[in-house]
This record gives sequence, C-alpha cells and structure tokens, in this order.
Amino acid sequence: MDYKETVFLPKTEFPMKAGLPRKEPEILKIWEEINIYQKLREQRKGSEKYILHDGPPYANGNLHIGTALNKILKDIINRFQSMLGKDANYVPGWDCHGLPIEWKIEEQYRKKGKDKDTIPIVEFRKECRDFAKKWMDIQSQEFQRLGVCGNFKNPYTTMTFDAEASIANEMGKFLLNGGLYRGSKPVMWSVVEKTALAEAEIEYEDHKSTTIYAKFEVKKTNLQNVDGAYIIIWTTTPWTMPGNRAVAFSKEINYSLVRIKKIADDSLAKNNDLIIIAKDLVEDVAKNCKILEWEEVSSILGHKFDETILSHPLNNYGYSHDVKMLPADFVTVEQGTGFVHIAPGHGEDDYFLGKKFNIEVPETLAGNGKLLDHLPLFGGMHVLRDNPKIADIMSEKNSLIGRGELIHSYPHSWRSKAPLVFRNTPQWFISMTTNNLKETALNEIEKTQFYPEAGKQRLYSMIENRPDWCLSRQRAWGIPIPVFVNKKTGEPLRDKIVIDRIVSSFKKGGSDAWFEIPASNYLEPEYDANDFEQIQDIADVWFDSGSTHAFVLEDRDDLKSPANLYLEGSDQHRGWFHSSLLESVGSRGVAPFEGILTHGFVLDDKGRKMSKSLGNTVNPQDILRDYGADILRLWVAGSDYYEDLRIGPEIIKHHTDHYRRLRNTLRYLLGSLNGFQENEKIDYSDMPQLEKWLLHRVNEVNNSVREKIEGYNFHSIYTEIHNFCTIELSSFYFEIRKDLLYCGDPNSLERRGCRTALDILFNHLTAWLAPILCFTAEEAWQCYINDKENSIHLKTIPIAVNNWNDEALNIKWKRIRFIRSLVLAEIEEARNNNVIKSSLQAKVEIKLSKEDKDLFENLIAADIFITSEVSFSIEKIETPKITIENADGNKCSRCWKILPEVKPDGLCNRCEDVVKIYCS
RNA sequence: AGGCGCGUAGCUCAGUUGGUUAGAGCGCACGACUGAUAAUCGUGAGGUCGGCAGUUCAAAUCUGCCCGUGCCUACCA
Repeated sequence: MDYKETVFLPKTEFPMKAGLPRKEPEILKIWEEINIYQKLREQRKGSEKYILHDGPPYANGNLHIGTALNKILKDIINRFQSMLGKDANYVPGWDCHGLPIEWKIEEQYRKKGKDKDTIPIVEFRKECRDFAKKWMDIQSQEFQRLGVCGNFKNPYTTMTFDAEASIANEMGKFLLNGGLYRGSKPVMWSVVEKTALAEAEIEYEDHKSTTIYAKFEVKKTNLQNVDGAYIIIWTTTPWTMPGNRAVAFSKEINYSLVRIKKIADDSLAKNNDLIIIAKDLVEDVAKNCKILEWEEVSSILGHKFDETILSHPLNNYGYSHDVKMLPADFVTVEQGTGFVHIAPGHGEDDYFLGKKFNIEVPETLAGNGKLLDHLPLFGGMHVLRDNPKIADIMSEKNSLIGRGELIHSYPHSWRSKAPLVFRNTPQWFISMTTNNLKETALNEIEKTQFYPEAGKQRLYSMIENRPDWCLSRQRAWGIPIPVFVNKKTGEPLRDKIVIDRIVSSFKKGGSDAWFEIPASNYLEPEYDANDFEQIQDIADVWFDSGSTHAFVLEDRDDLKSPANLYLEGSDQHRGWFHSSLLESVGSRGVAPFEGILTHGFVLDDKGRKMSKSLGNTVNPQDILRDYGADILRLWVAGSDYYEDLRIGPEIIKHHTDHYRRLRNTLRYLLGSLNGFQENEKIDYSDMPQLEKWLLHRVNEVNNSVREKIEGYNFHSIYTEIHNFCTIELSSFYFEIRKDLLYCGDPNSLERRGCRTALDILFNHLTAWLAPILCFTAEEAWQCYINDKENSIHLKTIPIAVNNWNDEALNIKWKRIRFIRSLVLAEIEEARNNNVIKSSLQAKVEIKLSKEDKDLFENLIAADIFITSEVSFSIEKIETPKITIENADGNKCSRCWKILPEVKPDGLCNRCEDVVKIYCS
C-alpha cells in the first residue's frame, strides 16, 4: 500500500522559483494601493525619529550601479530602523542646478544652430529647469523599482521656489555675519568667449609657446658673494611678466652660482655675467641659452634664499617694485631653472603662494585678453598673439639670457578650442577664518560618528587644509548670489531688510526674480538703486546641496535636524559632507549630522573601475530585468560596502545561489506550517528540548541582528542569517524534524511544539530579512497571513523573550551536534563500503563517556542522527567511537524507519496509530 | 606626483591586544535521497594571507620598501 497520502508533506503556494522580475512590480503595485509610506508614517507617529538625510543625486541620466548601491543601502538602513520601531522617514531629493545640465541645453542649441548668448537668460534657465524635471521623474521611477521606500510623492529638490529662496536666505546669513566677502582669484579664462570656464570645460591640447629665460638681479640678500648676480627664471607665458611679484625656490634643491665665460654669436646672455640656477639644470640652460663655456663659482643650498629680494628684469622701465624670493614645495628641477616666477594673478600655485606671504595680486589683464593700458612697455598687447613681441622688448632691454619655443600640452576651451589663460577675477568667498568657521567645523567633526572610522581623518584633513570657499560661478543655471555692492565704497550691502525682500520674491517666482525684477524693488525706499551694482554671479551648486539641512530637515515638520545620518560614496568627503558641514557650521555653528557613513565605489569583478572603453560596466537595469531587485539588494547587503565593492556575472550568480537558500528556507517553513492555527500553539515549558534549543538560538540571532543594525554591519547580518538557515536550520533542525512533521501525531505535544517554534521562527526570519529582501519577505509574509493591508514592512523585529535564553542548553547541544557530526562521517564511510545506502538503514553503536551519554537522557538519539537505531555503551574515552551496522527489522512503509516491530510491508506502531486516527 | 584607503581559498566574507595545523558559507568534485525535487542531505579537495626585507622565541596581524588597485587633489612655471 502507498502511504504517501497519509504523510503530512509540506504544502505551500510559495513557489520555489521566484520570478522576481515579474513578481516585484506586482508587489510594488500593492504597496502603492495601500499607500504603505503614508501608513508607516501613521503607525510610527510619535515614535523616536530616525532621519537618514538623502544626499541629492544629480538630475541627469539614468540610474547607474553606483546610485543603485547608494539608494539600496539607504533603504536597507531605513527599513531596519523602522523594524526597530523608529519613525524612519526618508525624503528623497535631487540636485538640479549646475553646469552639466547647462551644457546639455547648450548642446541642443548648437545642434539647432542657435547661439546661447542670444537667448534671454530666463528662457535659458526655463529649459534647464524642464530638463532637470524630466530626469528627476525618470530617476524617481527607477529608485522605486529598486524597492526604495520614501516620500516620492513629495520629494525635495534644490530648484523649487521655496528651496531657491531658502538657499538665498542662507547666503544672506553669510553676508550678514561677515563670512561672505569679495576677493579675487585666478580662474581659467577664455579671452575669446570672455568668460571663466569650469574645470570640466577645459581640454588639453598641444600649443606652441614663446619661452624666455629672464634675469632678476639680486638686490638684497644674506648670501655671500652674489653681488650683481642674476636669478634666472624660465616661463612659457612672457605676458605674465608685468604681473610678476615674486620668485619661488625650493629649499631642497641645490643651486649653482655660474659665471658665463663664452657665448655663441646669437646668444642673449652676456659674458662674465653671474647667474644662479639649479645645479641639475645648468647644462640644460646653457644649451638653450647658447652659453658655450662657463664655470661654477660656488654652490648654494636652496634654503639660503630666504629673505632675498630681487629686482624685476624691467626694473628701470617702470617695474621698480621689489620681487621677493619665496620657498615653495611645487618647485622642481624637471624643467626650467629651478626657480619659478610668481605672478599671483595668473596661476593657482602663484595665487596661493602669494596669499600665504601677503603678496599683492596685481590686475594686469582685461577680459578681452589685452594687457591693461597703464602697464609700461606692454599696455594693449594681446596675451595670445604678442608673446614674441614681449620677448623682443625684454630682450632689447637686456633682461633675458635666452628665448625659444616650446610645444606642450596646454588648456584650451572646450567650445571655441582657443587657448586659455589664468586671469585674476573678482569672486565671492566664504572665509574659513571669519567667525572661526574652520575651527568650529573641525570641532564638529570630532563630535561626529564616522562609519568607517577612517572617514573622520579624511574629512578633517580636507577641512583643515582647504582655502576659503569660492562661492561664485560665472554661469546661468543656478541661484544668483543675492548681493548688491556699493559702487562708491565697493562694500557689499549688508541689510536684513533687503535680503528678506529678495527671499520673499524668490519664494513667489523662484530665483529668476533676480533677473526679472528691477533692483529698485529690492533696494528702495532705503537705498538708491543707482548707487549699487547688482551681482550677476551664480552660486556654486555645492552651496545648494550644502543647504539641504536648512530647507529640508528644518523646514519639514516631519523631519529633524541634525540628521542621524548622512550616507554617500567616499568621494563626498570633498563634496556634500564637506559643503553641508561648512554651510551649517557657518550659519548655525553646528554640524547638520550626527553620523556619516561612506561606502566605496563599484568596480568590476576583477577590481578594475568600470568604463565604457573597457566594456566592463554593469547596468542595474539588466540585473533588474534578468534577476530582480532583491538580488541587487542581496548583493549590497552581502558586500563590505565600507570598501570598494565588486560586481560581475560570477558575483551575481553567487548571490542568486544565496538567495535560493533563503527562499527555500522560507518555503519550507511555509510548507511545514500549512494549516497552522492559533489553538495549535503550546507553551514554551511544554516544548521538547530541541525546540527550546531552537528558540534560544532564535533569540541569540535576534539580539545579534539588533546589535549589528546599530553598527550598520549588514554584511555581517547577512552572513549570520545565511549560516543560521544553512547550518542550524536546513541541515540540522529541519532535517531532524522531518520525521515528526511528516509522520508524527498532529495532536502530540512534540509536533505542536515543533510547529509553534516554526511559527516563531518564521516571524523572526521574515522580519530580519524584510529590510534586505523587501519583496521576497513580503511575498512570503503575505503567503502566510494573506492580508494585503498588513504588510511585513509595518511590523517590527520581535522583542527577545528572556525566558528562552538557556546557554547551558546551547552548550549541551553543541556537544550533541559534534557527536552527530562524527556519526554522519561514519555513516558516509559505511555508505562508501556498501554497508548501507540510506542513513535510516543504519544502526549506530556508540562508545562514549558517561558525561556524553548523559547528554542524550530523555532524547531520542536515533531521531537526532536520522538513523533507525542507536545503542550506547559507556567507556572512558574522550572522543566517542562509532560503528555502523544494518538496523534490525523491516522498513515501515510510512516513515521508512527500520524497526523490529514492523512486519514486512507493514507499519510501525507510531504510524499505525496516526494513520488510524487521522487518515481513515 | 601628493593625501586617504584596499589587497586572506574560484566567489562573498571572518580572523579579537602578534601565540597551536589560517576559518565560515557558497561554488566545485564525489556520493545519497527521490516525502523541501531546477530542492534537500553527507563527505572531500581548495590558501606562499599581493611581493621582498626587518623586529620578535613567535607575524595574515607590527615596521620599511616594492607591486597592483580605488577615491580625492595636483598635472604646472
């Protein structure tokens, strides 16, 4: 007779094959139907808030794998916090202003043959706004497809009128507290377009420059025997000579004092002149300047040039200022003379070095590329065309020892392809020293919790070493710096009334108002608009996103500031973490976050960065289509995201394998719990020992999960859950309990106890997994309770029941499992020797110590080993000795155990009873 | 070139203050079961702990150098 029908086999609707790409959108639809985000807010109302403030992605282009990582990680954290019972309210945001969008619009213009400069600025900005909106909507859909739960109906963006007004208001705070000032700094300038260019708008191409070796006579020095000697510099930009104010040397370099003995006929050098150049470059300079013979008079260590003052090469022609010699790290002996001429208005290094030593920054260049008229000898000359002429003049005035030409890589404009120059232009800055901004920011970093810890050092040293924040950009798509400058005094107007007017007008019409509404509306009646210059610069977009704490965290009633956590890729140490900290500290004196978590970058499976040219990019869209979001989420949870993380076909396969184990565990639980009812539950005290052990372990894992949430150790949670499912559930507990579940008496305390424990286990497991496998956990949960409104994501992780803790029991079962592993190994051996085939055919004889034997008191050892018979004999040995033989008796047709009581083709006593009661 | 990181089995990760023979799971191989079945169970083989040198009785762990790699800067007179 076939007893299969009488066996209580697992039964469930939960399919083994997930079909996530099809299933997930269905679940998303249900969540939308029941409005789960809103529901969660209502349910968690009044609970402790947990605010992970979203760093806004830039609204252009589709979701890529890095963003997917970022968003999933944020979602996992929010869901775990929510599962702890907190009100984890996530408001996603977008960064909307800035150059990349401006470019796209310009590109569209170029295609249509339109010129950007002929388009009214407000119209141009409108197109940028529409572009940002379009991508925001696309990305919003993509983020939600990943399972991200948040306020997608009302996200924040940096371009709403409220946000623009609020950001302008923040700039107003810096204006009023004195932190914002007008300074100047050399920027990459295109003399063709008459505009500053951003780093990204620059391309490097070969360019032919006129080079000169110019001589600076030593005027005052502590050095001996250098009277009348010349320091020689080399430059590829002769036009910067009028702006020269210093010469840089390196303390580490050895220099030579050289007397020129013989020169070629066409050399510009003079016999008997004493020149000073780096020792390593003497040959090189001599060759380039056609010096045929020379002698080294002495050598000079670099650091001795301190305090030395030189004369400008054109000292006698209107350039009579002192030229200081300054030490600088960036001076090398790779090229030139080992001295670098410093024109603070025409180079980044030059500017900062000059600033450090309080050297004036002269203005020498007009926006159209012409040297200013008042400059002696060179007024009106053009920086790109007249370099040979400048070299001629200097040569005439006996201020060179050589000249030449050099083809080298040089910055050019992306648009016009014209060479660029560094030009000193007025810019707005936020001072790092006013109001102790830097110091306070560093203190706030000390108070911040960093995950991982190394982030603290990184942010700290960046803030510590950064110069003042240059806030202005010469651009169109962004928030204007809302400042008026008094034409007479050059001072910015610092008046709260005016700022308030600007802010309220931005609130009504957005920051376009700056370009549309006449200045008089803001200034009058207190001031006369004619007395003021209206600033046309746009604020650095980092100021926008740096202000999100103000217009998101502070302005929304359902959020709070400071946020519990800011979480971004490690590149944001220089970006959002940085600007948010400075903005908040500068305006409020405190950091906007309590913690910072950084994740690494996504690399390919070999650890190389992804690039189109290598063809190793991984598209999240492909993974969603082929595997589903839960697989991507599992990849995030299973990786150590503090470091860079890898992805590729093999790694995806690895995670789908792990997914199957988790899914099958859920499936087996659901199958085993088929028909489980409240009245089947029994008390803990009535449960078998094995179930008590299981509940102890459930408690242990539960505590561990809770603890690891606090430290954001999700890959550790993942590993622990996976190992628990594999080692303790699937291959141990489930394996042992199959007999009881399939064949046991449904009314027995043993089987009811087992199912009660399985129910508890299922409740825990789905709660642990829900934040990671948000779709699968919901699917399994719904399969169990069948109540759409009652989503798994509304639940919390169960509170540990102290009663279940029994460490002594755990230690006992560790030993039992060890003995079991010895038995299984012997069974395998017996199988290989053809003694038995299946383990139920085995009779196990164990020689073991009394202590070990006592472990099995009141337990059915055969069940634990999944054999039919076990006999013990006590011996004084440490490790049990096991022999395997064939079990005595016949095979029970229902439970397949081999027992003496069973008649051929018959049933064992237990099965006979069960069949009689339940299957007739 | 500089600043901050990283490098442990094919894959994802553990390895406490230096201390036996470097661990886990997956994958792989072999086997079992056919009552979790495109599942489940068992057994097993996989590592010069990126390389070299040093400190030490003892190094995956501490130090130095090198190689590879990632992020951020600087790519210049």
